[in-house]
Amino acid sequence: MVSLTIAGLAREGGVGVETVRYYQRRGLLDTPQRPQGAGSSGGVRRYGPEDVRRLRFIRSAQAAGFRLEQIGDLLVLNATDDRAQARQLAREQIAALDIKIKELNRARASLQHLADECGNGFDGPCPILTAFDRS
Amino acid sequence: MVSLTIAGLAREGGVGVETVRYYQRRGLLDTPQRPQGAGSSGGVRRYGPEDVRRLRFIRSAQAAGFRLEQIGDLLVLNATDDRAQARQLAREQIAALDIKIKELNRARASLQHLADECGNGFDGPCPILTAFDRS
DNA sequence: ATGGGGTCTGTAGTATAGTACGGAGTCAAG
DNA sequence: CTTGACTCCGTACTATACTACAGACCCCAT
Repeated sequence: MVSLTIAGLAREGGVGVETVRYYQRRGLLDTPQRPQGAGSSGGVRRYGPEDVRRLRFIRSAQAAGFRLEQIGDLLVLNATDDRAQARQLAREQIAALDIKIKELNRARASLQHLADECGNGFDGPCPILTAFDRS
Repeated sequence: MVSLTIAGLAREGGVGVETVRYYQRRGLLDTPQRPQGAGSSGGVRRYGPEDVRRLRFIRSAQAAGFRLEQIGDLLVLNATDDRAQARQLAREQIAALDIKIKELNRARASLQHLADECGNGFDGPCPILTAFDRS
């Protein structure tokens, strides 16, 4: 698998072909030259391991809560070796994650409480509305 | 504040007027009758504490990761007192939250590692790409 | 009674991240 | 040398949750 077609790249990255094209349009993945010498418009583009790494990076960073625009920034920083900026972005994202994690934990506790309340005692109303009332 | 106009309701819920209208269109908040007896098309609608509670519930449930459609379901369940279903929804959402929280924690660890690596040693490349490679 | 601000209604636009599709071209196996 | 799968390209559509706006109407203070 020295060189992949777009479907192979997509498979390696665990995404669909259209998603790869979308990332190319967004400038997150590059779009190699079509090999010349075939028909009027050239042959099929080929992708290598570097493209696979890059695609996987995008997916991982996405899982870390980065938006595609931020991921574009990260890729630029990586290319330019601007580690101060990269650290800054990482720190900001960590702070954002901490907030989100805290929120989700609070929400989880609320829901757990709701489920418990709702499960105990078969009289009285199931307090769905009130479960969230103190907030 | 026995009765609020839509702007008051929005303020109490911490959202914009247009958001309230949007929730009404989605069927999450009701749209009271316009008082008759005024001009050709009636006066302005009035909202009470029940509407405020409901709006706040929507926001809280949203913070808990429910999508608006699910929130609609919750409101119906609440109205019909179907607590078995409500518990089921709550449990599903808790499971979803657990997964998401775990993901975010993993992402946070990755980022922390990246920031550390990037901060130590001023030689070698800042391993942004490789930081996410093992996944 | 009038002027400014809020309300009502319907429709349209935004942001994010895809997903789908038509029609032409290309590749590889049989 | 045909056939079927895949690629390319542009454009359009989807989902989610808003957000904005136009034009009419209404309400209240001055």
